[in-house]
Amino acid sequence: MDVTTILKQKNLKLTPARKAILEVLLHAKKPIAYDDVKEELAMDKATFYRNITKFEEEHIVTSFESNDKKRYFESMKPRHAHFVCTTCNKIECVQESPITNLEGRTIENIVINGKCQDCNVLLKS
Amino acid sequence: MDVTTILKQKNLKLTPARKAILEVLLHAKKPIAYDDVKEELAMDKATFYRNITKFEEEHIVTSFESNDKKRYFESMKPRHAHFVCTTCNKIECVQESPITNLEGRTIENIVINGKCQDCNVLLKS
DNA sequence: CACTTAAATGCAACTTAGTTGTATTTAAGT
DNA sequence: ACTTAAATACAACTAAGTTGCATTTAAGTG
Repeated sequence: MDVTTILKQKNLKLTPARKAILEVLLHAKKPIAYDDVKEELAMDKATFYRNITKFEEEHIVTSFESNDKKRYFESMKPRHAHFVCTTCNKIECVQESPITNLEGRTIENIVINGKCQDCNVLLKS
Repeated sequence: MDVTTILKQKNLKLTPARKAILEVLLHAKKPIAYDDVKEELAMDKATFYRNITKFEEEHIVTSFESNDKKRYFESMKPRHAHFVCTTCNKIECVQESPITNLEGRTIENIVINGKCQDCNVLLKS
């Protein structure tokens, strides 16, 4: 689905800023933070954050706070967890195990903090 | 185990600030942020953060970044996930399902973001 | 029990991701 | 083309956490 269709479906005005943000999000292989794409997008950060907040409200994207104190955004896709390395801050998408016993809660996303493969190897050597 | 024993085991100087922080952490039923305990502790925030960072290095506590942009700390205990409500920011301890396919990664903690029972009920009504 | 010293504390200044106020611009319906 | 509510850019602000540094203190030594 292309960005124009998505924005129209949600009754959002079709602005260059919105198209650019969505384009980047749809093609990203993993979650991105404002800092990762600010050069590419070349828009004011207020514009970025106000739009991406709206996208979240419309369930076009999800986000989570990572250990580097930045908020990471990802377009909605089949759910999977994110592994965040507490040493190098790398984010990896990993398969999510089914979770039982949620008792009325609904899940938006899962963040697993730990040491990634690379950092584990370095620790051992 | 009491705070004095823990600190001695880790070769950490036995200061009032450290004893106070550990005491609070050991008795907490769920993760706490500096903001939650600053009145009770009555110490400078630099002292709090420097000590709790040291506790993390010594594996006395773990921490994670929540959606309210605060860091939450918890004393080491049998591992369990934390459910963070993206509406009211409440944090609940939940049972953790075994996770497969981590391929050399090691887990430190798991954060599940979503809507808690209370906020789900409000959304539906 | 002083005495020493490396480590811990308190305070203030700083950093930085993200938010907010507001004047200006623009998408899109008429 | 005209209108107007919504979106943008810019600057000022917020707040959690960090850092530099002068002062204090835990705890080992003679």
